[in-house]
Amino acid sequence: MAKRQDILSAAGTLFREHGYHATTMRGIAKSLEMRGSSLYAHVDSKEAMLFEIVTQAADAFKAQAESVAPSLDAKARLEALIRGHLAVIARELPNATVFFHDWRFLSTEARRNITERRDAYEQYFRDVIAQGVESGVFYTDNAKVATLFILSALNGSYEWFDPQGALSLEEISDYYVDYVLNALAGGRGEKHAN
Amino acid sequence: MAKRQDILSAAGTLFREHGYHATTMRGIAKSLEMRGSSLYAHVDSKEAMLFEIVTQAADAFKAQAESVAPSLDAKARLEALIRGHLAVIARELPNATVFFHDWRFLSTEARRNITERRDAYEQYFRDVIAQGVESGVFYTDNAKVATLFILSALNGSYEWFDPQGALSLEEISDYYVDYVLNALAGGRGEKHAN
DNA sequence: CCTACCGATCGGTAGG
DNA sequence: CCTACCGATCGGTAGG
Repeated sequence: MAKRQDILSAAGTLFREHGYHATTMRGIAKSLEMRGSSLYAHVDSKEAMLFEIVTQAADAFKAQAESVAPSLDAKARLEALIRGHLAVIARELPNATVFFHDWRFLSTEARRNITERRDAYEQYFRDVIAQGVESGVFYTDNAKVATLFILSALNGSYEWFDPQGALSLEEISDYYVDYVLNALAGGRGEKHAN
Repeated sequence: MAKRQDILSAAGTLFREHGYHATTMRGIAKSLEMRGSSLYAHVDSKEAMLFEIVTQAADAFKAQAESVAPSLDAKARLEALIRGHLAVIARELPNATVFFHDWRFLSTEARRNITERRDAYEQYFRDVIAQGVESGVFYTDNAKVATLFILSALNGSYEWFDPQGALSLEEISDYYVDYVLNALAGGRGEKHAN
């Protein structure tokens, strides 16, 4: 239904701007020239909207990770994951922002659902890092920490990425792929404490 | 005054857990076995508390950056900035979390004050990266993007750092210093698109 | 999709 | 630091 997506889209935009709790049902309705009570013909509750928005973002991240060919070598796979991840953030800026920022305001069950999906997504990164370590192109003894480092670096982009900005998505992706692949290339190796 | 800091500390903990808007003055008071109205003998308003908490975090980041000797070479300076930054996050976990998460709920003037301080802090990183590029130990043609990449990666740690966790602050710092210095070491250089 | 409305709760003040 | 209280606003429902 068009209207339903319109409402979720308006909610996503406002959740992104003001946060979930500072956004009111009346505010969402007003941005669509409706009354607050009319929203309830399309959505069950404010929290149901949050869950749906966060789920849409999780779906997008999952779809991009699944689209990366497993037959590629570790570097190419990681590069594709990085580009895909940044592309999802850029394309779904409101939903992705809400996904990162407000997932913790979900009720217990919904929150567990989302954290499970996030963990499954992180596993794609851990796997490709482990693959690269095994094939000798990456150097790290802790794929989990490396994944947190990488995903944190990528996720930060939702705070400052600007579609109208000086740097295009592709330019940013070029830089980030470079930094991440270098980070794991571990030129000197002996640097790390043991 | 002890009581005043107690209130700000309790507020910081609750802001961190539930976010600024979902935290109530009565909730803060309750965690101190007081009534909501009693808080106003010590603080002016809820937003004044947010500003003070965010300012305390900004002060801590600034102090650590200033404590790094400018006479060091670029790698040593960047390493010190990374370790100091992670140490502040670990030591001021509630305040730092609120700093990252809820600064945008400040009023216009207060928000500008904080973004200015954040920009000044980022300048420390841009400067040391530029220094390293000039002295030939770092390879990047965009110190600003590199800074955003690095600070995003470091800042993400507030989401998962656990003082009781398997990895100590020092172990995490070792990994992160390694990743960041490698990222900028740019082993192959030709990787980057032009 | 609207008007009318509800109970709950919010940040904050008065006055001691 | 408390009791008592205020106007405003919230998410949501009734009933059309």
